[in-house]
Amino acid sequence: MDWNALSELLLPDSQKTPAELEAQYPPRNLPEGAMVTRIAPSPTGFMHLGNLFGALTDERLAHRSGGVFYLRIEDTDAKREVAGGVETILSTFSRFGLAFDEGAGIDGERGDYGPYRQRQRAETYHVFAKELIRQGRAYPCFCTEEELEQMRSAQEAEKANFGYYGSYARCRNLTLEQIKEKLAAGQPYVLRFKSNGTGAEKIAHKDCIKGNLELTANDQDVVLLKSDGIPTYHFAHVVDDHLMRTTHVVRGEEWLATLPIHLELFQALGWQPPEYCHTAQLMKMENGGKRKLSKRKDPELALDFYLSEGYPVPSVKEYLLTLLNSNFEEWRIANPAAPVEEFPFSCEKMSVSGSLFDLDKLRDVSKNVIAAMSAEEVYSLLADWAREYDPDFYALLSADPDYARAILAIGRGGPKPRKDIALYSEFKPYMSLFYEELFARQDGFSEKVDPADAATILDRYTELYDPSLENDAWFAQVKELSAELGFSPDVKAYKKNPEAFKGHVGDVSGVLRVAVTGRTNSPDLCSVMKLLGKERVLRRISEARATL
RNA sequence: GGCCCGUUGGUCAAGCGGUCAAGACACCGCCCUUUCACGGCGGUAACACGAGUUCGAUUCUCGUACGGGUCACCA
Repeated sequence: MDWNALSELLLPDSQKTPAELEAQYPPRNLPEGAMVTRIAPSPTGFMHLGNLFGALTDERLAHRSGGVFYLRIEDTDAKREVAGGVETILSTFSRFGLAFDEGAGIDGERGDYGPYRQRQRAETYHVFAKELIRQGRAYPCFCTEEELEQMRSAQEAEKANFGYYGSYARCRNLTLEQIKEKLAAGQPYVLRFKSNGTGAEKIAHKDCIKGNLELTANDQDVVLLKSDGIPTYHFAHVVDDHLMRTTHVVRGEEWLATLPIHLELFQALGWQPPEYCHTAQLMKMENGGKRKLSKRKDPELALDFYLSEGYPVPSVKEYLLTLLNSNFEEWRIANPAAPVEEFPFSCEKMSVSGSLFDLDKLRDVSKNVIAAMSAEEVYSLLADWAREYDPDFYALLSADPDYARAILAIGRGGPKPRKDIALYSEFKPYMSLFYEELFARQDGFSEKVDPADAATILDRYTELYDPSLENDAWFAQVKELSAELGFSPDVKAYKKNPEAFKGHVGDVSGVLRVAVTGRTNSPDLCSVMKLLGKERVLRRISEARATL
């Protein structure tokens, strides 16, 4: 076989040499140990947790080491591409606060290693495809879909491994004449890699996360260029990550199975492969068993879900970090206020087995995140969220920002901040008692207090009510009222001798609480009353009084 | 089916030949407390199984079981 002639026959327009490309993409000038990572999603219009999971790893690895984190768009499959898919990728990463140093963008791109969209790199792939043909390591395959299917059935019957390899790789042995004939007849073809493997060799490989691996070497003649001349993932990955000088490839462990292909391709091209970091899959619990999170069945896989439900971005990131690095939580407890950038992220601390995504745990993380924010921060983030996902609520919030901020300030900022809200969407029910538009009585008076006593409490309080009182004085007054009406001002005294009282001060304040807030549970009642103001407090008390 | 990876409490997980087998979430109890939340204290609960190596295995090796991944002109 005259491989040179074949290469010219197949790719006559590709005239650049590999050396020219090497010169065009020189090694990066970075300090020792700097990692170059990338996130390379397909523009399918759907961004999921796995994308973020990997991206966070890439970003931390690169930026902790003084390296480069870039975005490459893997748009080699036109069938899966969705209009606006790239914009979705960009906007999602930007909303989750991932900053790329270089790569694809909406208006052009940044960086010297582009283009960063694979379809724009067709010529580049062709240069190396041509080189592989010249070396006798790639050949055209004219097998049709039907033929491949037949072959698969035959393999199944013979209990042989599936695939295009060894003696099953029939187009391997086509002569130049045969190839010319088929081309002349207009038969479509793909370009296949010619593997040297026999399916028996074992190779040792060290993965940054999984550690030492023993793999079976590749023996598959995988497709390099599809019939439209666009490369498959395998070929594009090898060429791009080499040329773009990626040092660490972070990807899901579903790629582990094809790693031998990539390794053989790197070898055939004479390149040093990057370090690989294969991350464990995110799983979900379903009737007693774990399974991979599924796009179709699990809404929580889509990143939009977190945004629309109102999970703060830092909450999602912190939680992902706890899954990503087993010592993150420990570090967070020791450094409650430190920015996540200071966390010493490392591959060694990454889990090797799939973890369940636990929404309960996310909620807990999120409560802590929100509890640590100032009222001003909460207001601004909450307003941003509401503007997009709950416009009516946004109208209320923005009509009087100071009022909203004051509500949010209750129980916030001290050494023991309230920790009862995990999502932006939970603020509305929490704050509803402060807005007439949202206010609705949820709970009735406690049965522990006789309705007649409740009525008396409300009547007397209406007379005593002094809006100017601060918390201590306010509560002292409630205690006095308790004593006056036969309720113990001291809970302990009541518990010692319950027979001596109608109840205790907690019961009295409970009556006031239900009257004013419409609930048995509420934030600090004195603060609530101050914010509601005299008129509304009295009105609510009299409304409640009327129900007795 | 072939190949590969994995398996510590309900969940996330420390552990890296000798530990009473950490911690966090959830759950339960108690305390604090004018409600709730917070906080404090305590509790229930785990090394998949079987062989081996070893004075000694959660830790090493091999099987078994179970779970997962993958075998496209998709990534």
